[in-house]
Amino acid sequence: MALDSPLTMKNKTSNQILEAAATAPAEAERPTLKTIAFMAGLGVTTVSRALKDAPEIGQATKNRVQLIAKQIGYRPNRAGVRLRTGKTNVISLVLNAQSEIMGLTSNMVYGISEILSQTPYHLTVTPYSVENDPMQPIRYIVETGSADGIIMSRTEPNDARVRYLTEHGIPFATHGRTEMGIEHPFHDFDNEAFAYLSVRSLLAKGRRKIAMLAGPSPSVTYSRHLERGFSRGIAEGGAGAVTVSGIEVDTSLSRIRDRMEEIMSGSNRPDGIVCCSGSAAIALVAGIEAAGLKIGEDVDLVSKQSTDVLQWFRPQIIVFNEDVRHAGRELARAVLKRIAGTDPRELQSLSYPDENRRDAL
Amino acid sequence: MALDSPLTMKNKTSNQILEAAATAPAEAERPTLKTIAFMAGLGVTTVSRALKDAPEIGQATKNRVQLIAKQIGYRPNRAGVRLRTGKTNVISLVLNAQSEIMGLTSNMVYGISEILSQTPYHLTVTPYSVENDPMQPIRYIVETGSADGIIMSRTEPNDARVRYLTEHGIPFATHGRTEMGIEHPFHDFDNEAFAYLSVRSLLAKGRRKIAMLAGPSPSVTYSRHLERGFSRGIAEGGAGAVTVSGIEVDTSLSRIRDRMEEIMSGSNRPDGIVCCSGSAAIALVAGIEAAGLKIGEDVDLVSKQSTDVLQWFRPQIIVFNEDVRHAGRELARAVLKRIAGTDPRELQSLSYPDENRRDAL
DNA sequence: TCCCAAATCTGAAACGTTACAGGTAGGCTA
DNA sequence: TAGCCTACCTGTAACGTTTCAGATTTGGGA
Repeated sequence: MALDSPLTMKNKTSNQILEAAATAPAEAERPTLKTIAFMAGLGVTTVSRALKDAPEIGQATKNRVQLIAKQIGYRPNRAGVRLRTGKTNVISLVLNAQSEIMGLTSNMVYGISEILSQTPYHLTVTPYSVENDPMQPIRYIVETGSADGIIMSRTEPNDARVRYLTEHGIPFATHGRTEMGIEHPFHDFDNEAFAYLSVRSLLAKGRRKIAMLAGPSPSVTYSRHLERGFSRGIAEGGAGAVTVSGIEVDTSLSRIRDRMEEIMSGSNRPDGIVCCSGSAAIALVAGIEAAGLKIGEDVDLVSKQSTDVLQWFRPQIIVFNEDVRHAGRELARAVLKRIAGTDPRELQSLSYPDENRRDAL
Repeated sequence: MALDSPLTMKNKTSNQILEAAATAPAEAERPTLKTIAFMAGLGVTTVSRALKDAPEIGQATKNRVQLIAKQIGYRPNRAGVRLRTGKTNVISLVLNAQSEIMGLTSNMVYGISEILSQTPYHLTVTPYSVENDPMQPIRYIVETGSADGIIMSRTEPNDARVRYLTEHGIPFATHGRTEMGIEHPFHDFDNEAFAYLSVRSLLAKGRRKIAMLAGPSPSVTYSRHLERGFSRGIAEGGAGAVTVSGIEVDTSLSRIRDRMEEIMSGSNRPDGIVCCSGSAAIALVAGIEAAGLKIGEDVDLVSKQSTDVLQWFRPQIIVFNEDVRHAGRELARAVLKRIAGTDPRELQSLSYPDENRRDAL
């Protein structure tokens, strides 16, 4: 067998090509660079470069290689790429398994997938239970290098995960904002605007004693936004705020119902209520009605929702939509761009209740 | 430098070890087998085997290696394993992005994750839109070898995906059954029992003209199960079945509501209704009430639900719970065992309405 | 005629892992 | 003593990709 024998250029048999021939795809094996190299009579290196349009490869060769690749349905082996380059082509969605606000998770997943489906990226989901440290999945992903980017929610004003990821230079985007002087990609629903508009619409209905079901806990940023918008609305309107103690949006639905019944049977009961979650709203209504009151007459209720269930539930509820699917799309776009090197400050976006409302249809 | 010089056994410097020393972890690099090999003064091969308790490695060595590995927090590199063995350590959940029955997706995801979190497996989600061929994501996964196992839903009696995966020998588990003579792992909610029990509970309330909101389409298996259980209940009870035409469980909520209003305003209106989805039930109620009728008085409604919203919505609705999280756990366990080689027939399970009811609390 | 640069292409090495085919030492049997 | 078996460990190669450092050819300038 002539190794590197100086025949004419066209017939020369390089080692790489010989090698490719030796391991020629017996039948229906998944094609690799080697397969293409053999078919094209080129070296593996050349094929690799030709497929990514490298400038040092002749145009004719590129066309030829790309044609072959398309014809035989070549798909780069993810493990090979990942091992060599460290690039995983994976985005990880990290979320809290407990606090599932109706439809939030699924819509988020679908929104993200919509964007990723046009890229080589895959989506993995990494839930963590409440009893565990929220940092745990994050650390796992970073330490094992199992994703190129992370999307996470339930952001806190001073968020340990944001700090950790920033320090480690791992691209990420958060559903929700922070207040720690770190510029990072985020998408958020403007919950302050929502709470403010909610109060205003209650005022417009003549309600004067207004209450709000609090967000998950002051440690989650959007709870503060809600609070701020609520207070501003109350202050501007000169109305009275009634405090709802003992429950918040993450409390179990039955507890919310029971407590609400208590409150609405009490002497200082509110006549207008703001709620930031569709499922909690349903429990609130159950409590209100158990106290013998009627939505739209004795009390008005404004709620945010991410699926269109509330309209059917009680048409009297005033509803603002949060398009979580849209949020998923925004967040996916943001991480991808962050991975590509875009400045974080260009990857921060807000959704407003009104816009969403149109958007959602 | 002495290569393979015959010093004493204890001091011998093998090539692998020298090599490991050459690339010794500068600082805080992720440890690999090489790192451990260097620290233990062993070859990479030995370390690899020691970590998987191979019989040809001395017990003392195994202990030593495993101790080092634990101490320095060794995690096998997934890309390395995958490239070498073809094992991805990934389970892919393939689902339809459109027909989201309230909470189904998220609960499924959480259930699966619960099981996978105790294994090296990651979960990726691959949604497909209705306009696309359901086979497309399946083919993609198989062709690119991007998962070791697949979980999918919306199974059809004669399911092309089931056939394809079986032919290709790819482990999978389905949420729902097929009727094509292929034994494969599945988990299913017994919708026939549900429909049957639903009819019986309506009969027990004295209802005589009973209707059912159909499943997605006869092409999805569980629609047939519903139909079967429904017919059996009707026949046994000697009641009358009222046909609901024009809508099914996947129809948009507003269409369901409108059509329901029509039907309930008609002359031949049913006095008992069976519904297999929580969100559809809400739309049904909206339609019923728009026709001026009252649930629990003029009509009774039985519905399946996968989140506990309906009780709060109208306590009069008779509810059966489907624990989708449990289904997720079952399906995850099933694929894992299938991957391990368990006979498919041992990986088929059903959930019954009653059992679930207890289970769900 | 000779040399150089540009244009294309190439092989070897490496990423981390595992399978395969040894290798060596020590003890046992004949 | 030789031969063999067992217990334990080792190096090499390979999975598919990309990077690095050349090779080779061609054309042009001196």
